[in-house]
Amino acid sequence: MNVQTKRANLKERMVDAASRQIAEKGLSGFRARDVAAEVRCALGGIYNVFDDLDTLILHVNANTLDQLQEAFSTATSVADPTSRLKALARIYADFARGNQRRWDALFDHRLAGGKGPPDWLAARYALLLDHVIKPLKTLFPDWNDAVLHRRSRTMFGAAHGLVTISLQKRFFGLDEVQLRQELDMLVDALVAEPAAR
Amino acid sequence: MNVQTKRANLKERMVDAASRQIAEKGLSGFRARDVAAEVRCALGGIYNVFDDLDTLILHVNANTLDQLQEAFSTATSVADPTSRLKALARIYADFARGNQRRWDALFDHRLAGGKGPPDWLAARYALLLDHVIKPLKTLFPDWNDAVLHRRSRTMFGAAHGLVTISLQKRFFGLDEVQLRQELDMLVDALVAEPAAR
DNA sequence: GACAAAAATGAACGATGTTCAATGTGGGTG
DNA sequence: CACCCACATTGAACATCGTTCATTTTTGTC
Repeated sequence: MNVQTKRANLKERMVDAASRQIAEKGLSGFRARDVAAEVRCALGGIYNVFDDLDTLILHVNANTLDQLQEAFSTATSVADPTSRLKALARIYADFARGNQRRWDALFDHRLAGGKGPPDWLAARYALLLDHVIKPLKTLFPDWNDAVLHRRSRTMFGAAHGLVTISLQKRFFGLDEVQLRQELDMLVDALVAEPAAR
Repeated sequence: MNVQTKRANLKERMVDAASRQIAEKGLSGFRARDVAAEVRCALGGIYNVFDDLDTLILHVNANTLDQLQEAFSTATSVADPTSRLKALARIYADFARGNQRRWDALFDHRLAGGKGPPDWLAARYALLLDHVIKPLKTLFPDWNDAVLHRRSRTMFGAAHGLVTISLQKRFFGLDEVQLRQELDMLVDALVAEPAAR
């Protein structure tokens, strides 16, 4: 095994270990020393692969987003656009519930200096929107790209907010059954309101 | 000045200092030593007043929620229910933008062990919902409390999600003008969809 | 002024992310 | 095969946190 492969292997093992530990203990319980112990390298070894722990977490989030993206892809089998949008919302809620700590990490993790995620990760977030845009385009063929761009973010944001307040017990929310009903209602409402200036 | 007053005074000064520092540097840049320095007490003095830093942050968030609650109250002058809901959404977005770091702290702060906020703070979050419930009840007088309860959380959550993805540059969002337009659209859509099973 | 109770102090502790001089290693070369 | 050097790996050390607690200072009362 050459040195590039070993290096890549170590990187991959670190991301996997970090992902598992975030899933287990959450972002706040995530420790550099635990990752080093799990992949059996020295503490400093992490910094030969990643600039800092934040960068490692960014890679964990990239993996999580890839899985979410894959889950979204299963909705393409639903032909009716409105049903497709409801399916996406359901998938989103289920994924969040089934991978709660890693899903939390997607939105809890902040970079120092208030900077957003690097482009290679932001692109993965944006990729999720394509799944919303496609059925929207079918429903409203006369909408231009700017309107689709805007409305897809609105729909995603609204559903995201519903899921957020429901899953994080932080203040108030809805139980699982109500959440699904309200997500369906939300899609119906937004699809029935074609006003786009 | 008796000792109770002095103690209360110190507590208040600590919360104010913490609030100012969170507004300035965000939750992640918040340091116990900075608070102690600003109120001119020893580091350990904080722990004579609060169990830990988390408790101090909870009090900061309570203050922020009180201010948000007060801002919501100004919307009661709007008579038309739909316009009132739009005003509330606007106020929410403006407050979040105008007090971004303190608003972030409302939703970023997590207690150890995945516990939600204590009752005295959760009640303040719930108080915000009353402002949504009131115009909803005017619009749909036949809805019972359970439906109002559910739908108000849906509306709040949807608007909250829109504001969240737009203000936190984290992945994608809308600019200020589009955010307002989409919030109005969201209210119209949800008010026009009276289906409540 | 003396004394007990309460409050305030800040040095010390353990935990954490990060650094870097020291050590180990693998593959090319004579 | 022995040598060697570039590079990977190590883990002790460091700075910075939140938190604790023995000690000191202040306060209230007689």
